[in-house]
Amino acid sequence: MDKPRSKPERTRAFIIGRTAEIFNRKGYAGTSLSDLTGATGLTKGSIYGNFENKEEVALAAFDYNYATIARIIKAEVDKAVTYHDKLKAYAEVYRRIAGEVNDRGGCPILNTAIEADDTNAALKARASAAVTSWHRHLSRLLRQGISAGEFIADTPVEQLSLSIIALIEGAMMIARVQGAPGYMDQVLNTVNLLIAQVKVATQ
Amino acid sequence: MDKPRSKPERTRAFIIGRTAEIFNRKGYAGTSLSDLTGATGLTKGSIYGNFENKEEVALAAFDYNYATIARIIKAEVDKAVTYHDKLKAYAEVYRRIAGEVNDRGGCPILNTAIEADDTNAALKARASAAVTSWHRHLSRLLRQGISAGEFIADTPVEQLSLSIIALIEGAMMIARVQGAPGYMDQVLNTVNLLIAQVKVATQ
DNA sequence: CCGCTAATATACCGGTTGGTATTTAAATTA
DNA sequence: TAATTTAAATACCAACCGGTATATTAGCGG
Repeated sequence: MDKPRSKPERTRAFIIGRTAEIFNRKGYAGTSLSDLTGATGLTKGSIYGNFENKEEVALAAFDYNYATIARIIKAEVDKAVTYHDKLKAYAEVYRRIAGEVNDRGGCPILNTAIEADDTNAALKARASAAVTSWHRHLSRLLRQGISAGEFIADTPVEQLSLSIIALIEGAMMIARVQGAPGYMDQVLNTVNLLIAQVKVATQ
Repeated sequence: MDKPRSKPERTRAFIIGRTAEIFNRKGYAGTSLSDLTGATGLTKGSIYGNFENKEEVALAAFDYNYATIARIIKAEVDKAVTYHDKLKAYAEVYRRIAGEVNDRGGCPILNTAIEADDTNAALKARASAAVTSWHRHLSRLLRQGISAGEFIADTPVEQLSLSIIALIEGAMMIARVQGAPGYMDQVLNTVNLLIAQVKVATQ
């Protein structure tokens, strides 16, 4: 849809597409300008003609990495009809994409939050905003589900949404550092369990 | 207990004590030799007289950071009598020390796992071993609790222990990047909830 | 197809990186 | 305390860091 743009916009997109995974793998401090020139085949001059500095490339790379995952999740959540299924879709989509995310260096939100929290305010703000958005999204889903009679009235909305995020991100770290993808599935089962527990009984 | 050792052992300990927090905050790639000389007041020559290279300092720093937390947890778990209380102590101790851990740059296991998983095999191995140890410890506690009749027989040992770790580490990330310590408490409540659910009913 | 503009490449900058001989100072032992 | 061992400081290294001014090339409108 948004493919053929102006020249500089296309090279910007090209640079981001080629370097986003590197930033996700090596982090901001661990990624050098020569990594960027190596991955793109472009020169430093060309990169600095399209970006103000290394930080701006890293910010654009995060946005790209985050948007990629967010798009997949949104598609899956939108497909589901009930609020209960939409909520469950969050866990199930991670079961499906965990492998690919892993191959690209892990979850960009987690990676960026951990590295940038003490070293780069702009990157930290991006990661923080991503968590906030995720948190709000889950909370809204729960509240709407309560109104619709799908979830019990005294569902601890904030606690549950935070716990789902923590479980997914924590599992990402564990599965990745252990090289055990199965650990991800086990933790996602707990997410499903927590959701099932606030579901209103039907028959 | 183990204070007055040989000279080189004392300087090694001094260097580690002064630089461990820096490595935890800035990461391996983000910490420079000049950070180390600055924090210790020593020169490069002196540091390289006690360590082979930067990586060896980082490994020692991780061991130090990890041991610090592990010691506190062990003390708290040992204090508890029943297996149920020992398991709960894991959550409660994080409620207590989350603030201090935060002030020192966050959980070293999480930080190291995230940064090193794609960049430094030796550091990754350290983080992986820490997770394995934690995982084994929780699993053993659960199995012993089942044998003792404290936990229900069909407790999903592996799933629950992995989920507890994921919840704690995930919460660490969320609370830190959001600057919201209260989020940690809410997620720890979910840990307690999960533990309560496998507890055998008493009256 | 020419001329202008905008994008890329070249070449260079000072500073810092991790690391190392070598010299000096401090402990330790006899 | 003298001799010897050991640790720390000095001075230095090439390589690389992020960044920039300038030259060159390519794209595009007239």
